Amino acid sequence: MIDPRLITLRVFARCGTVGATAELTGYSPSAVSAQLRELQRMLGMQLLTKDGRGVRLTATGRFLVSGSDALIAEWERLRAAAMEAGDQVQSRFGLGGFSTAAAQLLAPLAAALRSTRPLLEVQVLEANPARCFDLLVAERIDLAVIVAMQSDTYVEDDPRFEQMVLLDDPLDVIIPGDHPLASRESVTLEELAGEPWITEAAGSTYHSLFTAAFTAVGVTPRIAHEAVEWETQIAFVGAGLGVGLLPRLAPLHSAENVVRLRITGKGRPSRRIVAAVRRGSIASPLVQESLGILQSSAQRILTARPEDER
Amino acid sequence: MIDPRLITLRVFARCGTVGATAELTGYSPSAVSAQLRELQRMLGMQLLTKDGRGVRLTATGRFLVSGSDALIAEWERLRAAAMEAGDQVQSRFGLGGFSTAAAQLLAPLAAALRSTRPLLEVQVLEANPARCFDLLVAERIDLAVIVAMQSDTYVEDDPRFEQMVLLDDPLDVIIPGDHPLASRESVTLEELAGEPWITEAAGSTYHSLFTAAFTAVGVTPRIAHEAVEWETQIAFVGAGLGVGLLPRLAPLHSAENVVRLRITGKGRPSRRIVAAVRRGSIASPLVQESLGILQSSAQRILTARPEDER
DNA sequence: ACCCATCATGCACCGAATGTGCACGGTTAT
DNA sequence: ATAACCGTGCACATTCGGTGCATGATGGGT
Repeated sequence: MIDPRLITLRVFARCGTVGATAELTGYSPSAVSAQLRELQRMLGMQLLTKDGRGVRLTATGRFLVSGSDALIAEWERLRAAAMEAGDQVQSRFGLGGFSTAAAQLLAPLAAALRSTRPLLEVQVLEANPARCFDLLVAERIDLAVIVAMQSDTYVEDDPRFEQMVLLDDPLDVIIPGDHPLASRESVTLEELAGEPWITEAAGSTYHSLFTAAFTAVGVTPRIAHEAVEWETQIAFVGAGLGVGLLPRLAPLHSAENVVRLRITGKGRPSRRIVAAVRRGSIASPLVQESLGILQSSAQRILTARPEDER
Repeated sequence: MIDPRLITLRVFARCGTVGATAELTGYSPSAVSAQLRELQRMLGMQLLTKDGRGVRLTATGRFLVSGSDALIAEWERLRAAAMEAGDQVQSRFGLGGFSTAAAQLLAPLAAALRSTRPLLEVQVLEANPARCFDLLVAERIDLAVIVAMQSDTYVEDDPRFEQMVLLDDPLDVIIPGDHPLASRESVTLEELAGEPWITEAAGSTYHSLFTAAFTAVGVTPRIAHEAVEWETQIAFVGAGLGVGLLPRLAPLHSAENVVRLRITGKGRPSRRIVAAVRRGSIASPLVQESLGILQSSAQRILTARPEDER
């Protein structure tokens, strides 16, 4: 409904380069360039300036982008209200999510939607949280299940999004089966302060979560190895290379020589899993139904846990 | 920026038939039909129902149309603000107006804009007030100078428009030169109650104004003849067929045997001339400049009048 | 009751808008 | 200096969207 060129401009405002905008929106770089040029022509505004080998938003461009938040939200609100009033649903629904954890919530959701609305075209995109927000802006997806972080990519009251907490997923410790603490039921982070830690690369989604967990208890861990996938990390731990943190929702499968321990003590790290939609679309019947399914999934996960860990 | 199909739907909501919508928007009926069908498909909503030999908005359709007022206004606001922030103006500007009176304000405006902004493409459309509002909705014009009436086509606080009073244009009486009262400087409507009146056809723009003038003083005039153009009405009066009301701004030219008299007494009928724009666009630099020009034109007209008639 | 006016819509056709892929020029980093 | 990167222009293809005409359906006029 809103001119797709404006959406493209908004995506550009997020990622800053034409190439990245093209990748996110699904267009070619030439198309993005042409769209932005056409947008400027039709509005009679100069929105971009050359900046080195790239382009940059002008003040007018930034103004337009930030002001368009309200416009987009207004449209989403209107569409949602009309959908509800007319008791109708759209034909396409894009879901985004990250990692195995989100998959545990997204997969049931997609399956449920597929059964209740057989003629609804559901598309699931796996992407990290930051990219999920990008995809929401680019209107490639309509709902994202992501891990909230206290980084700059996550702002509670962003005018572009509305968010809803689904559950807090505690982090466990995984240690080699032959580790002295392997027979324990739970440990504190302080007890593991001296261990060689395995985590993701700095700047990654979970690295900030990792450091946040330790700064909370005032310990500085020694990072020995880095792994991208959970599976790799688990394998490293099984090989006795060190210890690591693993979200409760991430399955250990049949990992050899790896033990999962609860963390006790004052530092009880967890990651917050939230659902995010474009602002205004929260009232849409499909979003409402999806949120309900997600919440019941989350509830089911929570009730399966011991009383004191909810 | 807003999908033109939604604009088309809004125009349809005003005039009710595909054909009229096509005429107003400048499309062919087939195009309007296709657009509305495509709009329903892309939104997944049923907006129209067959109704006899025509089509009618569904409840969802009406909801969407009324809700879209805020969306359109939001966009106009954003564009206006960005224009102002970036100190830039659009390339096209459509003006609408009615009758000779509005032309006296519109022509100077168009001329002034043409000189101050040489590369601005100014288009003037003559149309009656109701059609001017339609053209505003259809985005064919951006500013209209119309005669405010207490009919259903004019609502003070319509969510789609913003209006601004320019001036009140008093109505004069025109009578034949050989009429007993022709030597008077002013008359009251009561004095002319028994005369045969000449007016426009019932339902026309000025007929309601005409009747309103007489109901204000409690007189029911005898309507003897009907004329569409001022010129015709003046000629009728000159031929001694009756008397009529003529707005001050309508020139009498060199009409033979016709005298224009001021109206005094408690009923001092006048028509209110207002400028109208789409809601939100009032802050646009071009609109601001136009309103300034219109107001100074109005001021010039007012100062040319005797003190007691302003 | 018949006929015609009116209205919306489907279809064939056409043009313009908009996409892609590739090559090029300018800019920064190594 | 060279290579990598980024944006953009150009040729080309495709698709979207509009027109004009014919058709079907409905309701008012006589």
